[in-house]
Parts: sequence; structure tokens; C-alpha cells
Amino acid sequence: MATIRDVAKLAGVAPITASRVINTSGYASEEVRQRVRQAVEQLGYVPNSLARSLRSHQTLMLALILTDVTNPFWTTVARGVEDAASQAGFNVIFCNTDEAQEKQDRYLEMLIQKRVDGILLVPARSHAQSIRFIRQQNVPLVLLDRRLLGIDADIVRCDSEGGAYQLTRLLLGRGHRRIAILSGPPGVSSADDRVAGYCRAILEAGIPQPLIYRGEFTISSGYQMTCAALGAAAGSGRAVNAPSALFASNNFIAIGALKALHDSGVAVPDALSLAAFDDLPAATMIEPFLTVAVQPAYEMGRQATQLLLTRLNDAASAANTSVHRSFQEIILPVAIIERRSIRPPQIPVV
Amino acid sequence: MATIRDVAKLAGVAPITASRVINTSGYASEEVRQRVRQAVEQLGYVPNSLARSLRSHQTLMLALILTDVTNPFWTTVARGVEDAASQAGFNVIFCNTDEAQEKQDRYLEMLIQKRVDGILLVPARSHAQSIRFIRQQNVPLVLLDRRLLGIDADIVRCDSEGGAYQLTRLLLGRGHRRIAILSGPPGVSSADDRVAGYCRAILEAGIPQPLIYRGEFTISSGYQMTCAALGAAAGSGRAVNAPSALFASNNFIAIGALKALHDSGVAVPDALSLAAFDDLPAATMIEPFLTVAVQPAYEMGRQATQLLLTRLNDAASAANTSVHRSFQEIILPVAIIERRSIRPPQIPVV
DNA sequence: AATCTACATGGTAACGTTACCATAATATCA
DNA sequence: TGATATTATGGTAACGTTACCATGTAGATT
Repeated sequence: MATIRDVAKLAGVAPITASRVINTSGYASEEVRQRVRQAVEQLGYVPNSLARSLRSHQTLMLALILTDVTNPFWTTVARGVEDAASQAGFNVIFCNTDEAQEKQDRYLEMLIQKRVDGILLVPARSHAQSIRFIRQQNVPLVLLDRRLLGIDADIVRCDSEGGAYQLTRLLLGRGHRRIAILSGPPGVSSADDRVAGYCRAILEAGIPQPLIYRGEFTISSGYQMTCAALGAAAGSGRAVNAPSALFASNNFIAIGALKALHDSGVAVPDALSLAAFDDLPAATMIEPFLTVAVQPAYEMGRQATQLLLTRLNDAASAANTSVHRSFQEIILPVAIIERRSIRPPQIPVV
Repeated sequence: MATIRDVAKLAGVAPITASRVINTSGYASEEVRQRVRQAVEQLGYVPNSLARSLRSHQTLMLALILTDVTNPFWTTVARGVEDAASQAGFNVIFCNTDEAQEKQDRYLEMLIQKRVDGILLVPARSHAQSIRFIRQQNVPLVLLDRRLLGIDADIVRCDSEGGAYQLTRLLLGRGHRRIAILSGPPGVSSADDRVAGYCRAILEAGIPQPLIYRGEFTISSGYQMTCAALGAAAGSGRAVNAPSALFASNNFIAIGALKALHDSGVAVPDALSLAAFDDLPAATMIEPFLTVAVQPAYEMGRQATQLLLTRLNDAASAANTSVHRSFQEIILPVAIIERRSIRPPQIPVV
């Protein structure tokens, strides 16, 4: 494989001059430019970014660590990240943790070995250790979607609490009193915030007993929680105890809920209302009908990346001065899209 | 950031000795081992893989270039790749071309700059230039899913022709005579092969006129082709010309077809039968009912990776001898899963 | 005529690691 | 007892690039 030395020799210049032409940095006469370019062409020279990065102390690579690439919400976030990054000349490495702490830590180790310039992290669990590791290695970090208890850091997230509050209010407004929330894992701030928003609305409405189910942000968990919600009522022997509305706290949980309701012969929205956080994948629904709270996923990715990039610049310019800058928290609004999955509750048939 | 020199100094050994401990290569006394490990711990040392790779001429990185990460078929392939790779100590970089030649070439350039050890490529179009580029750079390559005209290369793919033949036979066996295939882009071998298999079955059955629609492997294209197939019949003014069955040649086309049929009020399978290549994402269907030809996606990814890894070994061991090894073509079988989307055709109401 | 600036090119060293070779002590063997 | 492995450690150079500094020319400015 040809090196820049070969190129330089063939063009009859010094390596550093070839470098200047290739990177369009510094001066070079038009004549030299052409000779170098021709040599590059002729030898099929491709710069070695390992050597480049080793010398220049930057890799032009960012990492996005998220929990589930399968989920279109994250796919959209990723697109926002990629667009913003590539616009600034950065590449992005995507890593998938499946919500597993251990996978996350393996990836972090790998990424730091590769000396990525910055990390965007959707933390798998509230495990502060990983963040300390990144801090220790002096790699700029921006959190996405989830706060971490006791950790101050730059973060871009959505107003989960507010969105959940609004969505619950919507259900309450249609007359529902027995609303069950099917939520994500405790300790994940976005899950906790949605439960909090739900509870606020429920308590404000003077309903004494919230109905909270906690599981994972997955289809199967959504299925199980729905069965549990339906079954709890059956167990008590009185259908009047069944929730008249479900609040799925993410899109996958909503899909699981739909499956469970279908399997149980419960029609939406005729027999039961359903609302969800996050829109469903276009592929999922033959026809969208679910009333949802939508997060600006693309924008989340974009803004997080921009924040990270400014941090990189900060770090580069103020390499000597170790002024402790305050962290930034960007909270994006959530929009409610009303469709046709909510109706006033049926008068229960006892 | 600490270097191996710092570690060595703190442990009171030479850098090379520290290196040996860290990589568990070569000899080192237990006592030295401990001292080095402690120094690593104390300094928070993380090896610099840029320097490592620059020196050792291997990055332990593979690249998987595919056309649509959004499609669960490819997600599954990717998982197969990742599992096989990580088992051998390799990392995988995933790149998404969206079927765009230009994006593919940009990624290839980037990957070769990063000196990935090998490339798994789902070629976006039959553009031989890209492959020549990779060859010229001496990077081992395995194609996935799609042959390229006039290019000899290692490849792992499925028996698209045979699978399409079987699926078409299945439709024929139920009495269908007017079967339309909704296919992918011409020039993409898997698309062409499926059309070929379909044609073979159609012609064998003595049907003079195949009904072929060609588009993209996307939901919207599936939607459009379905409208065209239904509309062609409408245009001719005779419903008897409408196909009684559709053959969607991948999962996304099938989803588009389902949407279009739903929007047109055509019930599946009561009014029209539908069969598809690739299973639909679990998320898509509340309840799976589509009869499909399933490719062993995970296995494809796994085997392609293993083939690539053996090529790496070959290249490493026979660095001097330039014996031209013959290329390998691995063709995996396709399985038919019968569900409930096919019925004998209705007697057409004229 | 002296000074300055923009342009053009090159030399040397360094980034952090490991390949390769060398040395030496101890253990094993015939 | 000498020869041969095995174990343990280190020195030097090189991987391919660019940062940093130096040099020189030509034209512009005083």
C-alpha cells in the first residue's frame, strides 16, 4: 500500500509538501499541486488515518452509544447525530447496548482505545462508574435522553414529565378514571419522569390510586404488562376494576400492548383506550391511529451533537486553562398528536 | 492521558515488558505482571489502538456495508456478523448506504483510510468500480446477498431464484393464474433472481404473460407497485384482469402492499392472496399471517464473516506467495413458511 | 536600498506502540 | 559437563503521518 512518501517521491517533492496538497493546508504552487494529485491517482494512494490521528491527536470520530438500534425512535436520533456530525467533518461509530451495563462498558473501553473525540451516551442504567471512567480519560461527553442521579453532565433530553402529564390529562379529559401506565425500568430517568408526570395528573384529578406497571422498553414487556393489567382485574373477579385506558410509555411497549389486547379480544378504542409515548414505526401500522406524545428525535440527535462539538472546541482552545465550565441541560418539548385510539370509557358491564 | 511509557516507568520495567504484560504475549514473571497491572490501574491507562494498529498492521476491525439498517432482515444479518466477529476478537463498523452508490463509495474511502482488516459488502448497485478499488487496496472482501455481473468474488447469498420459484409454485398450486410480482430494482441480483424464479414457475405452468412490476425494496415502492397492479386492471376496465395474487419480493414491499390493499379496501386473503420474500418484523404485525419465504439472515451474516476471517488468515500467512485462490460462493437455502395469506382465487365478478 | 509580507518548500522530530533482535539466567537433557 | 531449551527482560527502530521551525524567493512598501 502506497504511503505519502511514495507519492512525494513520484511527484518530486518532500512528504510534507505532498501532505499539504492532500490536505489543502498551507501553500503549494499550482504546478506542484497537479504533480502530487497525479501521483496520488497513479499510485492509488489512500491516506492512513491511523498515522494521521496518532500525530494530530484527533480522530474526527464521535461515538453514539444507545440502547436499541432496532427502535425507530433511536434510528431517527442516530440520523440527527450523523447529519450534524458529518456536516462538521466527523464520522460516527454506533454502538448498541441492549440496555446492558456490561456491553456499554465494553464499548466504552473500545471507543477510548480508538481515541474517539467525543461520546454521546444514552446510559443503560444509572451506573455512575462508567461516566467517571470517561471523565478520567478526558473525553468530552454528552448524555442523551436520560439523566443520571448524582452526575452533573451536559445533557439533551425531552420533557418526559410534561409529556406524560399532558397525555394523562388527555385521557382524564375524556372521562377515564382507571388509567394504567405501562412503564419502563425504574432507575431510567425518562421512564421515571413519565411515571412522575402521570402521577401528577392522576393526583391532581383526585384519583387516589395510580395504576403503575413497570417493565422494560420492549415489545414483550409491553405484552406482559398489558396481560398483567387485564389479569389483575380478572383476578379480582370484577371487570369494573379493569383499567379503561392504558398509557404505554414508549412505542415498543405500545406494540406489545396492542398484541396483548388483540390476543385477549379487547378492541381499541371501543373496549379500551390507548395512548403512547413515541410514535410507532411507519412500518408497524397499516394505518396510524394511535394517539401519541412525540419527541423530536432527530432534533435531539442534532442538538446533542452540536453541543458535543462545541465542547470539543472548548477543550481544544482552552487546553491549558482548566476553567470549570458549567454543564448545559437542553430540554426539548414533546408534542401531542391526537388520532383515534381514545374514546370515553364504556359503562362497565358488571 | 497516560502512555505505556508511564506505566513502564511506574512499574520499573521497560515499555516492551509492560506491553507484553498488557497483551499477555511473551514471557513475564508473576511479580512483574502484578507491578504492571497495578500501574495500569493506578494511572487509568488505556492502550492507544491507533499506535497499536499502525505498528502491527492490523486494526481488528471489519466493516459491514449494507443498504438499509432499518430493515430487520439486515439487522439480523448484522447481528450474525457481529457475533462471529466479536468471537474472533474483531469489532465491526456498520455503514448504511440507502442503496446509494455515492454513499457507498464515500464509506469505502473512509474505511480504507481507517485500514479496516476486511469488508463485507452488500453492493448498492452493480457498479464494478468500487470493487476494483477495494481490490487495488488489497483489502479482503466478501459480498453479501448480491452477485455482481462480471465480478468474481467470495460471496454468501441465498437461493433467491429457488425460493421465488417455490413461492410462486405455491400460489399456482392454489389455483392462481394471474400472479403479479412486485420486485426490487433491476441490476440487483437478488431482485433479478427472484423475478427469474417467478418466471420459471409461471412459464412452466403454461401461463403466457408474467406480470412483473419493478421498483425499490421500500414500503413506498411496494405501495406504488400495488396501486399500479390494481390500477392496471381498473384501467383496462375489466376486473378480470386484476391479479388474484401478489408476490412481494421483500418484506418492505409486502408492508407497502398491505397498506395499499387496505387503503383500496381489498381484503387479504379473502379478495386477494399475498406472499412475500423475507419475514415481516415482529413489530409490524399484531399477529403474523403472511405466507413467506424466509432467508436465514443470521446465518448469512455469520458465514460471510467466517469466510472473510479465513481470507484474512490466508492473506496473513501467504503474504509472499501470490497464489490466486479460487473464490467461494456459499448459497443458503430458503424456507417456506405457510400461514394464512393465500386462498384459492375468487371467481371473478365481471 | 532596506524592510516587510505573502508565497513556496523542506528538514527533523514526534505521536504511542510493537516487531525484531539481543542478552542472560535458569532448567533440562543426553 | 557441555549443549540446548525455556523463561525473562531490554534496546532500537519503525509503522505513516503531521507539528514545528527554518529557509528562500518575489513582489510590495517605506
